[in-house]
Amino acid sequence: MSTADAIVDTTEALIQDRGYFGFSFADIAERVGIKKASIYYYFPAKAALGRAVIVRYRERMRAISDQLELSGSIDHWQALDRYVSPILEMGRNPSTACLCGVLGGEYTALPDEMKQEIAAFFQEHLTWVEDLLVVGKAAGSFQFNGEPRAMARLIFSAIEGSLLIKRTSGDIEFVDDVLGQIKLLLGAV
Amino acid sequence: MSTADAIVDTTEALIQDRGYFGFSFADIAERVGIKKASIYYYFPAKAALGRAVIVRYRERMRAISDQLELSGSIDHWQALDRYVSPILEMGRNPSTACLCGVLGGEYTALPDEMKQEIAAFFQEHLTWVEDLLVVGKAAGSFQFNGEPRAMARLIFSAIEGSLLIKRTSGDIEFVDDVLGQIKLLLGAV
DNA sequence: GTCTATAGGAAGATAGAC
DNA sequence: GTCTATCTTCCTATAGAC
Repeated sequence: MSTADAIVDTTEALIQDRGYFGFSFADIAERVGIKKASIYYYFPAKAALGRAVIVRYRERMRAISDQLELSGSIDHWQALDRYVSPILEMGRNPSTACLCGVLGGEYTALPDEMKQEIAAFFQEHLTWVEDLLVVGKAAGSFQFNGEPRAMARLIFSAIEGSLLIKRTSGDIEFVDDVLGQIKLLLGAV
Repeated sequence: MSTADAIVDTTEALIQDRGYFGFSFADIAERVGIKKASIYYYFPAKAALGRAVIVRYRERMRAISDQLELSGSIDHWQALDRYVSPILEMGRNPSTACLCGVLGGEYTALPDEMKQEIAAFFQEHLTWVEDLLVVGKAAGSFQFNGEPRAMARLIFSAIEGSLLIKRTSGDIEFVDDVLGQIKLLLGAV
């Protein structure tokens, strides 16, 4: 693995653990096995590194939902399952949260270039879930009261919230419970 | 208002804005109109101040749910409305999030004395919502599929998540939408 | 590409005057 | 109670050798 990748990997883990203001270049250097100054060869400033981490995270998550083409005849339940599979995986790791959920807490104080990426991440996912709900409801796969947009906001908020709260609960099934309940609520009028 | 109260008020606002690692004693001093050193007369360390802020927040929130005695004959919908009223209020302020939701992002790196209070806050609220769902469902006020515990986890996760995401969305009705959808899901089988 | 060295400032915290 | 002054450590970032 390239040094640049190692730096981004390590930074992503550090942000998920401690937030953007909770780690320093010294933490990265120690874990990667390089010196602080070497990081500046790849990233001109902490904010640029922070942005790069979010951009890569966004792309990785988008790759999953992009595979799930919502037009045509698809299994909406399977699409939902595949969409939430990385979330379930994060949920089962006791210390991992969603990168953007963590950064949402520090949002107001973050550099603008990071804010933009975070807002775009949330917007993208809210829209994707809403679109899935629209086609799934129209096809009769999902049944729920209320508007798809409000339901999407509820579902995605619950995902983000559960990934934060689960770290404090010590219950490995916390996120599973929330995702299971979401599915239950999509299956009954 | 006493100086101690002004310090705690200011710190609470700073944490909600930037997280625990995103502000310094210099920020507090500037806003309160005192010098950094004066803060140490009231709080021996940043961690102690951080803990004091959470303790007060916890008590303030508990005062609301404590009023809503769940035993006996009560209006469960009214109890829910009163419980979420401070959340709605935070939701309508574009920059305010839940104190503990913000701190959940930095959880792993926080001092132990703060971690304990945050975990207790979440536990307390999850239990309260679950208790409300249990009695409300038994009385026929609420209808929903699944276990009250899973439903409480979904609801409270959604509340915390929505208060973080709404700051990035620019939509003043984001939290309203989520709370409205929750109520809709409690009213239909 | 990675290093040593260091600038320049801000952090949390303490001592002691008033 | 609040201040000035200061300590020590850490921070982000840069310059320049190898």
